Amino acid sequence: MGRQPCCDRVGLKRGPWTIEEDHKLVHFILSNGIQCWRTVPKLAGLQRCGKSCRLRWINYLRPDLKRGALSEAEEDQIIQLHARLGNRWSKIASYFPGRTDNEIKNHWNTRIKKRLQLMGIDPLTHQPIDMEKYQHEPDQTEKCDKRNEPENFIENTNDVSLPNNPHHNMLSDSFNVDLLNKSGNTMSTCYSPSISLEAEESINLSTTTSAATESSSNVAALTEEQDSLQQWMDSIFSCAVNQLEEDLIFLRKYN
DNA sequence: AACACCCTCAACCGCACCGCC
DNA sequence: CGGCGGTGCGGTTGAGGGTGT
Repeated sequence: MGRQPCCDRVGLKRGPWTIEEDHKLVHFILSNGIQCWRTVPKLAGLQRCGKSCRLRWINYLRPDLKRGALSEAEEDQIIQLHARLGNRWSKIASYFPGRTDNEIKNHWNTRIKKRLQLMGIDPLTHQPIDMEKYQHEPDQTEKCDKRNEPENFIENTNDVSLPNNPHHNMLSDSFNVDLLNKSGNTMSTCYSPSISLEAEESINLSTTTSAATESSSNVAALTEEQDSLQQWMDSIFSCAVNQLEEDLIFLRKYN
């Protein structure tokens, strides 16, 4: 007995989006903002369900999306974050402005996973593969439970650096500010996770570790992470003005 | 040229979470 | 407090392009 479907599927279009549909959706969102995804397709004149519209916007149409392949440095950072966070793709994606959780998830499944396996590292545990066992259980990298709990990965916290990308979330945050100002409505929080949450998590992870061991090295690590966090936040503010200008140019172009 | 196979990634599905009533 | 609706998230699928034979 599952939930009701998100929408009445009768008469709704599925599959790849056309340019015309894209245009309708972009134009509607830039003009009106997003109050409720369910109402978006009706108001925008689309034969799609709200969920589909949301996904299309988030994964493809958002103006702050970064196109192109992920760099090796980004891959390395994904690996580090995955070691700490597990399959929490949206969380990982929040460290990469302009990248979507779907993009990172796909990249992980199609490339990084294979790369790690070639290196003899289990993509799930990030530990060296026990080759004999691995041969008997070739699917073990697939046994990734839904809603992986971060506790399984915290032991690797010391291997992971803090988010060092100065653009962290800034692009989407500033974009949302524009839309909020324009529409006066609340945008979905999906692509604008709060900075304080990220900071809090980073500190909490360290705090958990230091509470467990009460070692002076962890206290030092905590201080170091907090310093890094401060630098990272400073750099966000320094970039914000430039991004706001870019967003403004984009909005003028579509209006 | 034709076919098979592989790879990528956009899109979908279903569940979990959260806020509201 | 429980039901419900809206949304977010992670897993999975399948179309389409690329490559090998």
